[in-house]
Amino acid sequence: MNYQEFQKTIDISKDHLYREIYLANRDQIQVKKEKTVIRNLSRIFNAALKISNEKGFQAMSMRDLSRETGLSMGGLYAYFSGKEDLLEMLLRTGRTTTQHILGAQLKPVTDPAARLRVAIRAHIFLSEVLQPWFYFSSMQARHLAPGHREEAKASELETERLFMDIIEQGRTRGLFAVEDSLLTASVIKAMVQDWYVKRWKYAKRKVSVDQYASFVVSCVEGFCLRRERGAGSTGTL
Amino acid sequence: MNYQEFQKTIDISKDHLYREIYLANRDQIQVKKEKTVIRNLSRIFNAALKISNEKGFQAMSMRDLSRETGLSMGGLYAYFSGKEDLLEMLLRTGRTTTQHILGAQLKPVTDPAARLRVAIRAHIFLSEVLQPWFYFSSMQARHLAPGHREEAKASELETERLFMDIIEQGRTRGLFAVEDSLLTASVIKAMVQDWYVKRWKYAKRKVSVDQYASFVVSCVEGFCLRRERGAGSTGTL
DNA sequence: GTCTATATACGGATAGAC
DNA sequence: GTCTATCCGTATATAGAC
Repeated sequence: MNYQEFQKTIDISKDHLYREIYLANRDQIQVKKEKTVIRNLSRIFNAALKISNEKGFQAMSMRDLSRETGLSMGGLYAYFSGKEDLLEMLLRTGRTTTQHILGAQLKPVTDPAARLRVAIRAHIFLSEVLQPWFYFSSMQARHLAPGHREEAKASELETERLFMDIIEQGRTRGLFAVEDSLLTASVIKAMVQDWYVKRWKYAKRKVSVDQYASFVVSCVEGFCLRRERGAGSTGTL
Repeated sequence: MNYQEFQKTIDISKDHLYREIYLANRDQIQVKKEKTVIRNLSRIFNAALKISNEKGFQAMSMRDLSRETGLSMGGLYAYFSGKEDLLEMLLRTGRTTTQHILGAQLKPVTDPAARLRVAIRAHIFLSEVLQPWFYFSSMQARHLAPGHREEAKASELETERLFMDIIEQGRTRGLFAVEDSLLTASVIKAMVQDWYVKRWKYAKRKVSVDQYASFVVSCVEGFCLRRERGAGSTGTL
């Protein structure tokens, strides 16, 4: 599966995404007309991600957000109860969307080697579709109030757990030769994360998302494969 | 070389570090007595790193810094001309110290395989010694004013360049089998970076810096080694 | 060399008009 | 549903005492 195919298999059009956000938050939003809410939520989130990813969420003032969205300060507060609340909505949306889509991608795949490949590619492709969200989450999750921080850490560990379980499964079946499946999962996560955290770098070098995903898969092949299987092969993975 | 040995080879005692900072900045510091400057710079940097790494540099107020250092607000301004200036000093110190020490570690090593191993280990070990600095830099470099941001990006690319040059050298001599040396350098950098960015994770799992460094080296072995050299070996690297 | 006190601006948030 | 006007706390930075 390449990036284009991935995009087709998921319904992650902007409209759909913001409708989901609307449904998840409509009880705490004062405005009631669906169309209005979706339009303005879309403006607010796009603006918030844009400004925060440039100078940090803390440094983004409500006045900045007002200017960028075209809504007044007062108007903004009809959609969230405060800056803290906006932050939480942004993080929560990213988390749930990710879980939802990755789960769906992995569900039909059972073979460990294929599962690992799909998990890596789907993760990278999804981070490409939702790049501002992924970048935002990885940058802001560290500076949260203790309660929310634990949630963020838990989410990070869950992703790793997903990789680790697949590796363990492959090891049990004698497909992978891995010393430490948790550390292996960690470095896979690190490589995946580099794509959306350092995107300016890859853009500058004109590395496409397909190239990057294939490269990561081949790296993982290199150190997950049973070496005994012989030399120079394309391998099991 | 393990971590303990690394620590012995470099003179990175706190006193030494803060004396270097003093020498690099003494012309723009109003206070003139060396002993006083070093003592207070040490307090200021330690406090600034501690607070910023918890809640972000932007969110750290001068009042926070005053409380944590024991110096008054007014007193602080004898050491830097403003918050922006303090940020620049922090980033610059981290950069120059890193360049200085990594350069020294690599200088005597000529064999590509050994150089790559040393570059990886030294980088990880150094990031352990200077953990708050490395973490701070990677978190704050993104939210800089355009001018400083370019410096930060250049520094990132330089590190990668260092890895890439070694890999190229090894490839030329037929020691490494690498498809794309720049992408390979990128993922090595990503793995190295994970150590100091996600340190809470590794601390929780009781993974030592020696374990992590060895693991990364073995990963790199896995996908840099010429596969034709045979199976299950410890390899050239 | 360091402190206290203060100038001045900007932050988030809300009340009430339309 | 959205805007304008405004409250009030807190921010950075400095002036001048000690």
